[in-house]
Amino acid sequence: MQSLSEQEQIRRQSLQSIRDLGIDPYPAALYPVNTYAKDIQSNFNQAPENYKEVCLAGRLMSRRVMGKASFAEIMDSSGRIQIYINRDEICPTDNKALYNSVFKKLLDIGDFIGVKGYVFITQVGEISVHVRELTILSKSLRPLPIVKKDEEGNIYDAFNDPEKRYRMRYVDLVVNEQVKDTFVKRTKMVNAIRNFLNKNGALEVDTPVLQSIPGGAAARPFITHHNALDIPLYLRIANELYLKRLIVGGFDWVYEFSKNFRNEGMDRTHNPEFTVLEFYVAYKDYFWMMETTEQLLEKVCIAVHGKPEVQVGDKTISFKAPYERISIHDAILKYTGIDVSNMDENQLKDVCKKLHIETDNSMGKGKLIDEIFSEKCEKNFIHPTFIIDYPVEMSPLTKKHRNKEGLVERFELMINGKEIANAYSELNDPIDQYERFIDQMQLSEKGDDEAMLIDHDFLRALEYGMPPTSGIGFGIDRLAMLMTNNQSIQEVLFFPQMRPEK
RNA sequence: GAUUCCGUAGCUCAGCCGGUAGAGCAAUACACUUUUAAUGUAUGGGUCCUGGGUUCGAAUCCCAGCGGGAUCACCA
Repeated sequence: MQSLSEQEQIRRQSLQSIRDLGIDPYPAALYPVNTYAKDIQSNFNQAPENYKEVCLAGRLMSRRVMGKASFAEIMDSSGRIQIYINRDEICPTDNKALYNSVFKKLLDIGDFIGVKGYVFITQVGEISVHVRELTILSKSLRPLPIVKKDEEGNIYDAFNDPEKRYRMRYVDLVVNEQVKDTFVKRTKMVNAIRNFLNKNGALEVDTPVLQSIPGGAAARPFITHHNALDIPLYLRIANELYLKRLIVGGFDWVYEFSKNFRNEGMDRTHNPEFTVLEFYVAYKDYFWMMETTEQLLEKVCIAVHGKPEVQVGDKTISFKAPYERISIHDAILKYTGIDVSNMDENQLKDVCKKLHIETDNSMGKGKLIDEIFSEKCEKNFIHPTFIIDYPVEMSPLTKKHRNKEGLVERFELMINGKEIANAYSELNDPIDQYERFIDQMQLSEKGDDEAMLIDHDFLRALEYGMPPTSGIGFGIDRLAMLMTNNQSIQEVLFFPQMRPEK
């Protein structure tokens, strides 16, 4: 055990002193909370008669002692409220230990306390709780970083070291109000999505995280080993192929919030584990999916922000449907002036050279077009825009375009220059699917280590017949970043991956 | 993985022309019955990320390592 700092030692001594006074610093009994700080703050003025006997609990966040009377602040899950404590009221007998020793000395900032009393307004006009009874609910043994704000809103002693904040998210949440807000918004967003899907008849399902063939996406998987079966297993990189099996099985609309795992780089938009919402709907195509996506996102934005707009950095992004649609070829034409629609691989490589985009031999036609798009176009799409009709080579699970040779029925939704969703008319022709897997194998042999593996069971499922289906995947973390105006994925994950502490 | 910046008290930071560590808040003690980040007075608190090197002497200069941020590469 590490040696304790002075402040930690003092808190441990205080803990013992509390016990010595016969007070349990970690009582077991239920504490009958009947109101919250925010409730009092927002409703006391309208209905003061409802706040004559309040009981609330939370952390002690500040303390201003003035002899026999003190003001302090208590913070619960809803916010903060000031409390007023008078020695002779909480210590009606001659024994003044609860005030003089416990409250003034043995309690520390961060301790959980419960108070019973009534609400009143101080001479300076602050709604406060006049305490009649004070109870220790849990002692805190480590000093909490105290973040303070002055009248102009200047922040002092911010707890803002990203490493400490992420490693000790519990502390971050206690002291940084806006962090809590981010995660509440994230949950509102997820709930809004779930409500939308459930209301429309979708069925939420669970599919395997441990897979023997990691399919449905192009990515490097985490590998693990199952002892009893003595086989390698992979943490899923996507759940797509399983959800499609369920469509084969006869469900019309299934969805899953899928925690996916990819053994790749980490940065401010990538965490090794991340959440994707995928859903698959029978008898639909990608046009239908675009309309559904617009409706969904407009509703989600309203659920989180009360309006279909969101402020992201210095931009206001509107989620109001409908969204613009542009083909990937037209997007490239628009931002580079080059028409790539009829080019072969060598011509595309020349284009890349001209645009100063690096290429290598493993890149096929689809990958080259994708590179040009990512380099030159992607960043320009700030408002939600559907990029449609991708080359067949980079979409091995997508149905061929109904009337455009060499393309597939696929769209990606770009917002604020980033891909937020990816959707297609799903490939349900098992023979075509088999050939696409074979193409992937050839890419793999060319050196593309992310090319997909053949999944024979999935092919078998398709052979039994899958109805025409449209599917989509949403990057939930990235959507959360947009909806909460955060630039880093670590800000929208409670516990982002970090190197272990030594 | 590459480049770059950073790592000093519980928190935020100063000190970095090398001379053995400082402020504010937090803590401790005393005083004070209505205060608003911030009452007054006093006090304590640091393997200056780790390990080497240069030097009479290193928080400071050099090298290596560890951890983190940012940018880039890969990817969602």
